[in-house]
Amino acid sequence: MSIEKVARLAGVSTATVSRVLNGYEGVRPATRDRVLAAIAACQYQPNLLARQLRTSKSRMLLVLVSNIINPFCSRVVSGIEAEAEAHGYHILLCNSDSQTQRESAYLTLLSGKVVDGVITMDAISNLPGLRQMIGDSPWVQCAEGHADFAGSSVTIDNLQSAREAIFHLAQRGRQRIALINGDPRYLYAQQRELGYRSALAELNLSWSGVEYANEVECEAGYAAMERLLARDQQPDAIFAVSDVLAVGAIHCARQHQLHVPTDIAVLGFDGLPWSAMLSPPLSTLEQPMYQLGVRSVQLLLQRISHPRSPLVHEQLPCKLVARASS
Amino acid sequence: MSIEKVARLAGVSTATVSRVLNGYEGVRPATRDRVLAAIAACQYQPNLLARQLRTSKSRMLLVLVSNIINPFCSRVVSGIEAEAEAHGYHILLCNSDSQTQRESAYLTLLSGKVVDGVITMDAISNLPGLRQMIGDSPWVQCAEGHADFAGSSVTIDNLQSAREAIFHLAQRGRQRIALINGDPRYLYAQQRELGYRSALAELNLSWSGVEYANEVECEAGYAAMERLLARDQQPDAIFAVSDVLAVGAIHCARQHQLHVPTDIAVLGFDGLPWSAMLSPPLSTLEQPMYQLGVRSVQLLLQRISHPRSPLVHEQLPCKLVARASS
DNA sequence: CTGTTAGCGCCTTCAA
DNA sequence: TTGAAGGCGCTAACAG
Repeated sequence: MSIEKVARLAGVSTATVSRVLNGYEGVRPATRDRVLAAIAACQYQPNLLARQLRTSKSRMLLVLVSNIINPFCSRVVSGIEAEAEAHGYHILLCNSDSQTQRESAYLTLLSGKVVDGVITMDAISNLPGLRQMIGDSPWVQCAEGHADFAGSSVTIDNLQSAREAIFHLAQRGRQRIALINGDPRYLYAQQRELGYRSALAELNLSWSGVEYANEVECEAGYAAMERLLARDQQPDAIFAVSDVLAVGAIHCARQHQLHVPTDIAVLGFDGLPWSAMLSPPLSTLEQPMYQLGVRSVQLLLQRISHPRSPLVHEQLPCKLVARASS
Repeated sequence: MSIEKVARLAGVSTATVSRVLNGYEGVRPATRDRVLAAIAACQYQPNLLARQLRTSKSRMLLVLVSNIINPFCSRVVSGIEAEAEAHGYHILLCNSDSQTQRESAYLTLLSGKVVDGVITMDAISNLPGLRQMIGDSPWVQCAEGHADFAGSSVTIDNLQSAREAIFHLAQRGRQRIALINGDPRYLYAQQRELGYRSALAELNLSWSGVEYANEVECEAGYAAMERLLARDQQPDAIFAVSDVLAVGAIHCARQHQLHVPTDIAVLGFDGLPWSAMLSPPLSTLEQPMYQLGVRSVQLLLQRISHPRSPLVHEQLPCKLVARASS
């Protein structure tokens, strides 16, 4: 069961067993074989907790995601998991919903040495709080970064992407472009709204309309659309900050006998695979979701192995994919 | 930094600090306050690894999910995470893709005492291998269980649900009902196909057609549909084992100038929220995804606290939701 | 090439 | 009510 038992069985010291276990060079083949045999004989499994305590390295990463149900998040997490595993790291997942209380419960794992670093996808508004709890442990903020805060970050250019979206819609003759936004505690929401407004201004479009979805589910997109359509002047185009919200918006339009894109154009965000297969196929801003996760892990591991290495703030490119919905 | 430092600072022994930390009764209030003050003074954070090693309890659960990108999985995981957290447990997530190699890497965490138990959503074909690696550690198989194997399980009645699906389509006059199935290594796929075939037989429908999607993404559903439509006799109804696959199938039908449901009916599985908002709204078999996760955790914690408690094999109900696509 | 020894930081009897 | 001491299982000097 323990390394000592193996040592006794093989007639060597625990140090030698440990050496074999960790693949050290200087062990005579014969001894090595005896140890290996003993290990097999008693089906020994090293106690990883003890090893981690001793080496003060756990090879585990904490991932605080706002909501794993959001397909955007699950794809990012998929990238995180794959890259982490490729480097021999495991991940602990927390559905934080950006609630400080849940987060702090998980972050004790950081201070408690259970994880070597943390990747967060939290609302920017929480960052000061996070900062305090995380201290200067290795930390990467994913998809919500900001150069002003003290961790590395991997993001996209939300402002510019939103501007592109609006220009696209305007080019197609849309005059009253509405925004279905996410929770404004998030920087991505703030930045996309900023981009939306700056583009409208630049285009001399005076009509504007913003509604916030209270969660990233299609029902919330539907509800936001209802509110937009209830206005005196209805929009003739919708920019939704997520494909999921766009689905709800389109459905709502249809319920109101509005044809997409004839009566109202819809543009989504994220570029989920099924957006191409909707009816009509959804125009969208494609984000490198998987890659956001991959890169986050790379930056984090960098900081873990070299704690004094400089912080990095990286932006990955987005791509507007125009389809039939706009 | 360590408990010893706190003890020195407070002028007590480490034992007393430990008692305060763990909320023991018999500590004189005055002493307690001094300890608390010392803890605050040096911003002491207990080393959880050391505690876990000492108590041999980690309050962490391993979750092996086939693919977190599958919305079905992410919703189950969401239930798992919520229920685990409610009981003070954390979860380690592994995207196993049912690959034994990846799984075994994660399962060393079980034998290595890093996690107290494991929830798997793996293909049944892997179960013997898993069994071997898991031994008799606490284990719950979620959404893929089987009474013949040695862990508890929480599932749905796949066979009966598939039969319901077929009866529904037949009742609406469909004669050539095809199945777009998932990876046949999975029991759910096997059972749904069994249900499909048994219902066809019972209904005296001689036409049958099964295609397998190589992953749970809409592109795979599209490809499977292509193959079905290339047959001599085209189906007039599709039963897809996931809403995601159904989206691809519908899109493919449309590309072939087939109208849904007039020319071809489509029935999905899972009951993802956006299925109701597709065009046409998708008929589907709704599974209690979140609840599957919740229940899995409950059964697992039961086994963790009472390792000798009996194994449980539970089935949660599904519901056919008929919409415009069928 | 191998063994001895000393902790990693914590909890938990056992005494006092 | 508190302290002393031992050990969870492992690794890493330091000797030999």
